[in-house]
Amino acid sequence: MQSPLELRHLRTLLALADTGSVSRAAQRVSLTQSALSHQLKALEDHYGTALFERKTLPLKLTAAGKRLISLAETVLPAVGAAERDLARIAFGEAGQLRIAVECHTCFDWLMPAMDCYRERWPEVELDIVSGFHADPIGLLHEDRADLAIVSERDEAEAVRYFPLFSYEVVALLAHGHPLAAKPYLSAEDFAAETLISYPVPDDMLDLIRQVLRPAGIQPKRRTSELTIAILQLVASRRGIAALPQWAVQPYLDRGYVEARPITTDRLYAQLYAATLPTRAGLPYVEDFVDVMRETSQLNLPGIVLLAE
Amino acid sequence: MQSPLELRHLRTLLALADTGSVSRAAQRVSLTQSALSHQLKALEDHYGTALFERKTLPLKLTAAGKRLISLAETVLPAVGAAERDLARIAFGEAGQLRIAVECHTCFDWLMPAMDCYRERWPEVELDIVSGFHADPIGLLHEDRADLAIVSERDEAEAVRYFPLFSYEVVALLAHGHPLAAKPYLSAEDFAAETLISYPVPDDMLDLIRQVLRPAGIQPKRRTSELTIAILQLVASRRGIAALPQWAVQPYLDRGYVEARPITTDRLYAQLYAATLPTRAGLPYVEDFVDVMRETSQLNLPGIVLLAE
DNA sequence: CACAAATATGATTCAAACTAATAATATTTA
DNA sequence: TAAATATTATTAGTTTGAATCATATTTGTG
Repeated sequence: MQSPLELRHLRTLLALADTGSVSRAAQRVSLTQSALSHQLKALEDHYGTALFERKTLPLKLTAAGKRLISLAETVLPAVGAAERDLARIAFGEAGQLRIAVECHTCFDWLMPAMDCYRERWPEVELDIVSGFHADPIGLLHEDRADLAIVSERDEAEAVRYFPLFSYEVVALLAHGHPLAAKPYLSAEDFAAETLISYPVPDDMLDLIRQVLRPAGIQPKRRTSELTIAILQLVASRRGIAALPQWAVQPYLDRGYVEARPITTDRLYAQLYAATLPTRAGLPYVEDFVDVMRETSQLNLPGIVLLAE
Repeated sequence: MQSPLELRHLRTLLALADTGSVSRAAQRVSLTQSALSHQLKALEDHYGTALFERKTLPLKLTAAGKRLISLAETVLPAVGAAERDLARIAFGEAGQLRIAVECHTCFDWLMPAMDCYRERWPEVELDIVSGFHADPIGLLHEDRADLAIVSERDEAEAVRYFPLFSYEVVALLAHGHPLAAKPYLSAEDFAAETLISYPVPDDMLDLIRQVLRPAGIQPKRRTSELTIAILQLVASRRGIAALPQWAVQPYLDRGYVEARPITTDRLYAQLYAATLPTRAGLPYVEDFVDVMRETSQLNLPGIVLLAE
């Protein structure tokens, strides 16, 4: 009842303002909804004033709440910067960070993340290992990469996985395509179609790995390097595709093609960052994971951050 | 052992840098030395680096420690400002603060405090109730003052006391004065002397209240309004005086007069701020108390902040 | 070298902060 | 309009970790 303001409260408030709800803010800061409800009530008691109106969704901050948010917005970045400096002081200068990527769409969010990261760690040498690799984890062991972005955890591998986020993969159809009449597509629906995808092995397509192979279905394949080219092929009825919903949302909004969920349960893909255990503890590596999560959350609509 | 940085840590570090020792920092933040030792060790473990060297006194901050201090110096004032804004929002705009003073030397530290306070609470009307009053607490009850600076707590009064600080009162003698041969002065030493003081009732002189009256001694009195004038009289052998050690330190340094402790136990005076209970909870009142304590601590050598 | 001052350590205590379960309230959907 | 779904508040119980006390160790000083 008499406890003073702490950084934890500011983090909570920022999450609250970002998410617009106590429950989602709780997820964001890895606490229960109840914990935040208590924490916020204690804060309001402490200052003798309400910080936000709960009746509305998204909730509205009061003047007092806004003032604390503005405090949080100046204080928390300053704290973050100081902590990175401390990490530099404690661990000595930072090394290199070579990133191996197996998915084409990853570039869409990886670039903004790298831009943000370069500002924080200017002395870290940031590279993308060129080309696409069937086995990115192998590159870690060969010391040709320091961090790999993968879509499956292989617990047999001696690497440390950092969860990134999850997103839905949707099927893309031309307007008036017969399958567009269905509310969702099942594995069988793909059997007679041409699947248009990036030029990668079967293993690396979530649709094939999670849906088609288990059902024993092997559709014809046609490939293209570029998302826009794939969409163009779909629109001109050369086949159907399956892509991240966040990657195609702008095209859907403009009515370029149509989207349908895949299976009744929908198809979700996950992304993880993998590093050798020896590098997993390095502050500049951990911070890159944080940056990837933050920038993606900010830029990609509809994604859900994965919990540890 | 994995606890993140909190404002409490920054407050501790700032106290540490200010005082130059763990024990004194502990006093400053009202905790035990042990608590701070634990707290600092936890911080150092968390960042994996030492924050200061303990071997030396005053202790020396490491680069990491300095970085955190600089963080604290930007963050804590911002937090303070935000909290005052919240208080304004919660309690509405602030009123007036009329201060009644009974001691002459109080002005020396009150003026800097008021200057500092005016910046923080520009909308509070700040006044000193003119003249000196035998009964400042009475002014509170008559609603002619909102806050009184007093040197004794009268528990019978229905007021709330805020402890300020304690300081030593020393006897002042001309060079070569016979009493200067003694290591300290006792009550009897004053019997044959002329006591030079401010023109206030006996009650309000700590020397008389605490030492001379209990011993039944009533020396001749001679008065002056100004500290420098009192010192001049002492130096020219018109009598002896008793003044706060912090008020005369500069004159002692220059060898203008000599100082001796009063009684074997030395003579200490305390100061308190008194308000009506109704006003004691107002943020702008409580903050004035904080400012008085802070600025005094900063400006007056040798004082000790009183604990609640 | 011994002593005082300052800091570190370990055991214990206790309150703050969290979780879980559930109730109350609002919002959306049928 | 009712049922289903989300969201927040409340109550009670548990955990955790920060502070204290007591004591040991270290460091500076006469």
